[in-house]
Amino acid sequence: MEHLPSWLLTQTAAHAGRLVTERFAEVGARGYHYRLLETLLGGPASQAELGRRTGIHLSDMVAVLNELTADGYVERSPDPADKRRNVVTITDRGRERAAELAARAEAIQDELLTPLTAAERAELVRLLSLLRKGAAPA
Amino acid sequence: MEHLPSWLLTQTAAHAGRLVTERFAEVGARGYHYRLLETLLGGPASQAELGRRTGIHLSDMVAVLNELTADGYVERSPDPADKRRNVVTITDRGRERAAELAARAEAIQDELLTPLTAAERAELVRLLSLLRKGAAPA
DNA sequence: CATATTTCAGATCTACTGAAATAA
DNA sequence: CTTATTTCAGTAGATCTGAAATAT
Repeated sequence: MEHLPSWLLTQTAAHAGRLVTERFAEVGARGYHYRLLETLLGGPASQAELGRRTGIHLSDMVAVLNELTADGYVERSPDPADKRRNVVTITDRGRERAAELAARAEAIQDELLTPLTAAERAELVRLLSLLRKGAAPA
Repeated sequence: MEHLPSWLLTQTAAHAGRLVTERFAEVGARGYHYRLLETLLGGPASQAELGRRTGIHLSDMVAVLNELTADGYVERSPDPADKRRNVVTITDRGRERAAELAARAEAIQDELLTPLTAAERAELVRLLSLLRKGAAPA
């Protein structure tokens, strides 16, 4: 059992998820906020585009963006070029928030990866990335 | 973002979880069933002991054992030596079920680890095991 | 008395499903 | 007519919290 990859994955991910939820909750945020703000640093995007880039479901996107707009971290405005779309843009406050959350994310990684050397951390990232590609939809 | 270990972990674990849920649901089971039956092959145990070995919460243990007893895969009887305890024992049907689920679990690993070589799979298991030890409660 | 075990009722977070309204 | 986008309401699964009853 302890050597089953799927079990090890879900167990370590559960631990990682606990860390993320906990550390982000300390500043009133959650993982989705960081994912979205970080992605928006690359420029404005529609909600559908954000969903594709972050892996966040479109049905969840609405609620998360409601939270981020309520706190003034992003702005949502209709796209003149395509009236179905909203253009989501990060604000200055949002950039500060992104930096704050990025620092927390870094600290979380350190806490999570304590048992591994730098080389092992890099190898873990490489292997997980390979797995993710295999899981990607055609 | 794509290189954040915690993100990669939760993403790949979500994929692994989908596979497990899907493949086990095809025969009316779920991951908890496999974990418990496999553990019970090592001999009878109390629910608290099972919780420690499997990582399944004691509050969830009750419901899972209800399901497994209803299907005749395990038996639950009071421990004469300690009347707080139940002794949980796997049945013959349960052993068959364990074998069936183990075969499925193997197939799931193959599907999940397709992108990795045998050496990479072993290394992944090693690294995740190290992480898990770091996550262990003091 | 403090601790361990079983049980229940409820809550959380992530992720997903289904459907509607609108516009391309 | 078909597709894309946004939105909402609801579901599912794994995990955890809190509390009670019972026995050590």
